[in-house]
Parts: sequence; C-alpha cells; structure tokens
Amino acid sequence: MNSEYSGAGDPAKSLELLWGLQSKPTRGPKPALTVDQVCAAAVRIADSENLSALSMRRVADELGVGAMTLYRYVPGKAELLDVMLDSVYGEFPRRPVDGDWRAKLQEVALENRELYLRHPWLLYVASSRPPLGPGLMAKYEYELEAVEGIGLTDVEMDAAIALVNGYVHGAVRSAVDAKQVIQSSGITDKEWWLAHAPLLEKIGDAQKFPLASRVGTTVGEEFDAPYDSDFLFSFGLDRVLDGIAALLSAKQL
Amino acid sequence: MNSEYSGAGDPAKSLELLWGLQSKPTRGPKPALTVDQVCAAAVRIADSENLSALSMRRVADELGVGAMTLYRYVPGKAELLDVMLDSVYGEFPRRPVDGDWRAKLQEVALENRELYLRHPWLLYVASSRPPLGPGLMAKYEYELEAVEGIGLTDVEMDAAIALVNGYVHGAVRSAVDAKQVIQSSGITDKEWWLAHAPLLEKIGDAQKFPLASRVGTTVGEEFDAPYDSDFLFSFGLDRVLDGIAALLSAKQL
DNA sequence: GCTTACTGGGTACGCTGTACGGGGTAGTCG
DNA sequence: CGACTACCCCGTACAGCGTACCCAGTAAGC
Repeated sequence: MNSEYSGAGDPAKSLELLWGLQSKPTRGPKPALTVDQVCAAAVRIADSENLSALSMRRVADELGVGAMTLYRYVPGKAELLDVMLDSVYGEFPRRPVDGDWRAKLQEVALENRELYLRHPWLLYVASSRPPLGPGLMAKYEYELEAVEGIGLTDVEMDAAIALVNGYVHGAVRSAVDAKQVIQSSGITDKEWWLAHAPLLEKIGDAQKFPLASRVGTTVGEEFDAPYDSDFLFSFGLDRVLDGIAALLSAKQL
Repeated sequence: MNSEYSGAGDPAKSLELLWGLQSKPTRGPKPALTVDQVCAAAVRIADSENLSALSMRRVADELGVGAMTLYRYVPGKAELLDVMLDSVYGEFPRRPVDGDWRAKLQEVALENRELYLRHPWLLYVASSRPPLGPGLMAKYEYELEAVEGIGLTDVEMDAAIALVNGYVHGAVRSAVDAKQVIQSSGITDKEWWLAHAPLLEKIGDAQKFPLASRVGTTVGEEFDAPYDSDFLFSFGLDRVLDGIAALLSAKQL
C-alpha cells in the first residue's frame, strides 16, 4: 500500500480545477467526459480497491477511454489527487450540534472518523498543505465554528482543530492498518503475538525489555476484546479534549 | 514525495533479518556485503535525498554492485524498509530523565521529534504495526518507563504513549511538509496566501466562509513570525500532556 | 579434484506517469 | 460553402520501478 503526497502538482492549476475556473472551449467536439466524472471514477477505484491500485490507466479503463484521454481533463495525477481530496471533503456531513464547544468538537472528530472510514485512502494521502478547494473550505469553516467564541485566539483555534484532526487521523490510521493486516494475513493481533512469543522469548525479550513485553502482551490480548476500537478512540479523544479544556480554564484565571 | 508502507513484506522474514537469525552459509564465496551495509546505504540515500529517490537500483549504485545483488541480502524492498526503520529506532537517544512522568513524557516527545527531523522520511513510512526489532523494542521500553507506576493500566500506558507519539508525528510532519513546500516552491506561506487572496475573494470566500478566511489569514500571517514551529509544537504537546494529567487526577478521586 | 552450495549480476517482464504527435471533428470566418 | 483551426481522442514511446529467472564464477567439504 503506497501513499502519495497531495499538493505535489501545480497549486494554481489545482485551484483552477477545484473552483471550475477553466475557460470553456467554444470550438471543436464536445468533451465526452467531465472533470467530475474522472474524479468520481478515481474515487470509486480508491474506495473499492486502494490507493496503489489507482493508476491513470486504471481510471481510464473504468471510464472506457484511453489513458491519455484523462490528460485532456486533468494536468496530471497529482492534480487529480487534489481534486479527489476536495471532492470527498465536500461530503463532510457538517451536522449542526446543540451544546458547548466540547460536544461540537467531539462531533467534528466523529465526522472526520466517518470520512476516513468511508475513504480509507484519505489516510495515506492527506497532506499538511491541502488544496484550498470549496470542499475543504466548507469543512474548515464548520470545524472552526466549534471553537469560535470560547476565548481562543485565531492561532489557538487553528491549533486546536489541527490537534483534534491529527489525533483522529492517527487513531483511525492505526485501526485501519490493523484491520488490513488482519485481513491480508488472516491472523489476528493476538494470534500473531502468540505465534512469535517463543521467538521473542528465545532472544531474551522479557529480560531485556520487561515493560515492553508485559504491556505488549496485555495490549495484544485485549485487542480483540468486546470493547475494541470504539473504546480506544473515545479514550484518546477524551484526553485531547481534556487538554483543550485545561487550556480554557487556565486562560480564564 | 511518495511514501511507502512498512510491514508490507513478510513479517517472519523481517523478524529474521532484524534479529540476525539467518542461518549462516558454510560453503561458497564470502558475501561482499552485509545487511547492515545495505541498510546503512539505504538510510543514507533516504536521509540526503528523500523516500521517492530510494530505489533498489539507487542503493545498489551507492554500494557499487548490481541491482539484483541486493536480493542476496534482503528479500525485497518492503523488508529493507523494515530493517531501515528498526535501525534508526535503534539510535533513539533514550536519555535518562529526573522528574515526574510529565518531564519524562516531554523528553520522549522531544526525542521523537529529533528523530523525525534527522530522518524526515520516517514521517512517510511509519506504520501502526512496525516490525518488532531490537531498535523498536528498546525505544518502546524507554517510552513505557515514562508512564510506569503512575496509576495507569497497561492498556492506558500504551494508549498514552501512542497519543504522544501520534501528536509528535502529526506536528512534525506538518512542519516538515511546510518547510519542503517553501523550499521547493520558493514562496512562503504568507506570500502564497497573499498571492491567492484575490482569487479566493473573487469566489466569495469571505462571505461564504467568514471564519475560515479570518483565521486562515491570521495563521498565514503569523506563520513566519519569530516564535514559529517550536512554540506551536510545545503548545500542542502541553495540551496532550494536560489531557493525560486530567485523566490521572480523575483516577485518583 | 570433484561436487555442491553459494555469490554476483545480466536480462527481461509487467507496471508506472506522461511527452509527443497524428487523425478525426465541429464551430467560425472569408 | 469551403477552409481554417481549435479541440477532441488516443497510440506509441520512454524512462523508471520492483523483481523473477537464469547463468557464470567461486570456494568449502568430501
């Protein structure tokens, strides 16, 4: 499973694509496709297979055209990824929430999690300087609303949602990775741990790394317990939100 | 800049490599290279160039051998990445710290940050199920020591350091990405924002997304202020540690 | 000295993104 | 209406990737 880096293309060209600023041609045959169709096909492939299965030829096959035809609509693969990103950001739920900042931020985290689970390839493409398309702008606006007017500076507001989003990204990625490893290898964490325990013991694992082997064993055993990923996700998220709460009360003194 | 996925190879073969469990050959010519040499050359390339410059042929050139020779030492590129990961984990400082859990966890975060800054490609390869080599085990052991005996369960201990490490990963990746974009494009965040402001205004940015444009502008302007990355890093880290502190005091009630 | 396990590495296959250029099509202008 | 030309689709080609396969050369064991 590879992952690519968004923002690798020409940012100006990506922006033109994202906001539909291309000057429309007047002469010549009508285009058989649209950028949206190309993007939708690419998202379909990335969703149902994975990011490394996403190639220009594969997208072209999906649309029943030649590979080079895609370059009539998109400058290159990097810009296509930018468009894909913004298009799925556009389906961010943005459900209205009654409650304080904490309830709203929690909802933001859950919606981000939903998005990642629906489009797992996002986990491997999300960049720190994403293209400023309409989808991302709307998502960012919604997220900022959760922390507006609670006493944070603009920079702190941005840092707060970056903190939450960063946590969600890491947590969901761990969970998705683990699930994929289990699916592809056919063995669970517990089984894997048990299978390799003798090898690690032979090396002197428990003597040299007592804490690591104790905690590792416990975590491995608990991993397929009834409360699994949901519990762990909420646990970490609560810590992050507690941290923001601590900042707020410190500022009020 | 691409990134690859560690753990994609055969875990058993990676483990053998990591712990040096290969049965040594008795007959035939002496190998001209060692796994360590191959790994060191690969790390050198990834450090000085980047992860997408790391190819088997490139590593072979660095060592003055043919490309296929590497497959005498390493089953494939995926396993080579595993070995590279564990080898740089092995240089994790693990400085002893006097103080409470918070001072120790802060030190863990700073050392992780150093490691990422010294080997930026780590940011694009780190996986959730890394190979359990000696380097990672020692690092994990050291990190667990920071939160041992402060009243957390084993699962909570693991979750706590995963939380800190996840934060560091995200924060450093953002900083490194930003720096690379500035270097490669030659324009700073502020200049980029100013250059695209008229375009975004034409679209109706400020009307549709008032918060996003206000906060975005502020963040863009502050970004190359004197206190930049160090301040922001500590800010987020303090929030994470506050969150763990809140958990600890809640458990003591 | 023969056998045999092992090493180095050349060649080749299928994959990638995409530069280039050719042939067909449709709207515009003399 | 014919010519022009901008635009469409896309076949070919190239450089690069990971690596399967295979063969020649080497050195240890019998």
